[in-house]
Amino acid sequence: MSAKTNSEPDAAPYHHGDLRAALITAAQAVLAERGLSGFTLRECARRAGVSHGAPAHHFGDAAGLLRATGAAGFEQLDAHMRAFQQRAGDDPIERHRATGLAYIDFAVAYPVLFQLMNRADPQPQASTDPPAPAGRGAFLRLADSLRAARPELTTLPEEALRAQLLLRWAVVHGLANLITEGQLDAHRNGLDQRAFAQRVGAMVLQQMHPDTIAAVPSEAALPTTKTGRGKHGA
Amino acid sequence: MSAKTNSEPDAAPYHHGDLRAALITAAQAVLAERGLSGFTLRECARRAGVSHGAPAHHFGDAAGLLRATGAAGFEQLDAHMRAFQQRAGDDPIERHRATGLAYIDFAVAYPVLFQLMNRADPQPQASTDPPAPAGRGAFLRLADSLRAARPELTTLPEEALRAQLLLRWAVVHGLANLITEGQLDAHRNGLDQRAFAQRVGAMVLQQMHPDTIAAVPSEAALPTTKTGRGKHGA
DNA sequence: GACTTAAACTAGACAATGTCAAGATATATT
DNA sequence: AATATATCTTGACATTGTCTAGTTTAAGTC
Repeated sequence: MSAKTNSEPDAAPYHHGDLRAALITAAQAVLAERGLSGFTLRECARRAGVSHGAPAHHFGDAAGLLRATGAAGFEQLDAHMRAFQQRAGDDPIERHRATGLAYIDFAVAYPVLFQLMNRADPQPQASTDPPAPAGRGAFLRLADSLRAARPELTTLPEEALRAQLLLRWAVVHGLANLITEGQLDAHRNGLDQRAFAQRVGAMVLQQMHPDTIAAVPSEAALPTTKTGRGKHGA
Repeated sequence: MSAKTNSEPDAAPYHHGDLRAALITAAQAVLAERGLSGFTLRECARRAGVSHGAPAHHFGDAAGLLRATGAAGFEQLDAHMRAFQQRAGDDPIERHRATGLAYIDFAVAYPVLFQLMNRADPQPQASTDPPAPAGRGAFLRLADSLRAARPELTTLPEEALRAQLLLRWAVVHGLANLITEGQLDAHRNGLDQRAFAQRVGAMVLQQMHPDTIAAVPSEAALPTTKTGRGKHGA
């Protein structure tokens, strides 16, 4: 507490400078280390080197800090997707694939943060503000890449197109959740979880390709039985 | 509620009788009313009419009660899926559809519980117990119904079949999460959320039909089509 | 039936947490 | 320079989870 001058290296200035950002960083660290249930406002304050009452001025309450942390997470997710897209090159199909895989990879890399981002405690925001869908940015990026990869889809009726886009989102979102929830660990054979996720993701997304799907019931692969396949599957 | 053979009407018996079940019921109520962040062990004890220390004997700690509550939720989910299947009749395709829609409907009906069920705090279980995938039952039910609906799939190579099954699971899981997270509310037009979820679910699952998918890229090039052979899914 | 043992539950204590109110300190404005 | 304002500290309080010790009931055991 002997802060005489600002030139001292470990003299904590009364004003942090950018406490808001520091608290969000601390929050992400705490979440990663101790999980959502281990999150504590005071611990974040401690890591940022401020008193336990300081965060209130920036975020109101604990939920506020979590909200802001989640929002920051969505920006990181967007950057993650952009990076994957860039690395994928120019082929629009490859780019679309990479976009989905980026979504999954992010979830696996920051599971608790991802969990937090997708956690709309239905209670707090029941007021009159326009509901801002948090994942909208990720969805749009996914949607754009799909439109580029499969331009024929844009000729679909409005509703069908929306359904196709939503389907893609649901697949990667569902996979991301299933993996981070540890529900696929049974088939994971000593693989690094991140590599495992990419493997599973690629495999499942592969099944989405119309060629693959269409090939499934095709007669070519089947013996010569008539097997009236009149019934459309699913 | 107080079915005690004691002569005193409101004399709470020292031994609750079935405190374990009562606490789980209370926990589900608290979760539904106040959300996951509003969950409190003491509140559950209060609702069950016991002292705050009582739950410890049955569940160890708060996480234990939450675990047990989640496990109970999985049983309810299974019952939900069975009920939907039964109501769907004998057509295996309809049954498979109903199975997926049941998954989604359950999530919307009990959003916080569903959230809790799919929340593997990676911290607590890092020990030597065999990882029991909690959603395995639901997955199996989904998988069985798919195999019945599309027997051709069983001729696929092992890995492709697994990928197809996982794809289906990911879709309904992803949709269930997206809806309960409120990320689709933008397109929901004053609809009851449960009805909205069924609508969206049906629409998206429709897109999974191979005929639909296959038809997409070839639609323009179709020669004299032999009537639309209506593919309207109810 | 009396005695013993274990299970179920209560009661009190403790540290830790979130939030609030009041004060202290630095920055910005004029 | 003087004032206002944002930022941060400190102390307090109720609430929570968990621990320990004690109390009451049920289940065996002779």
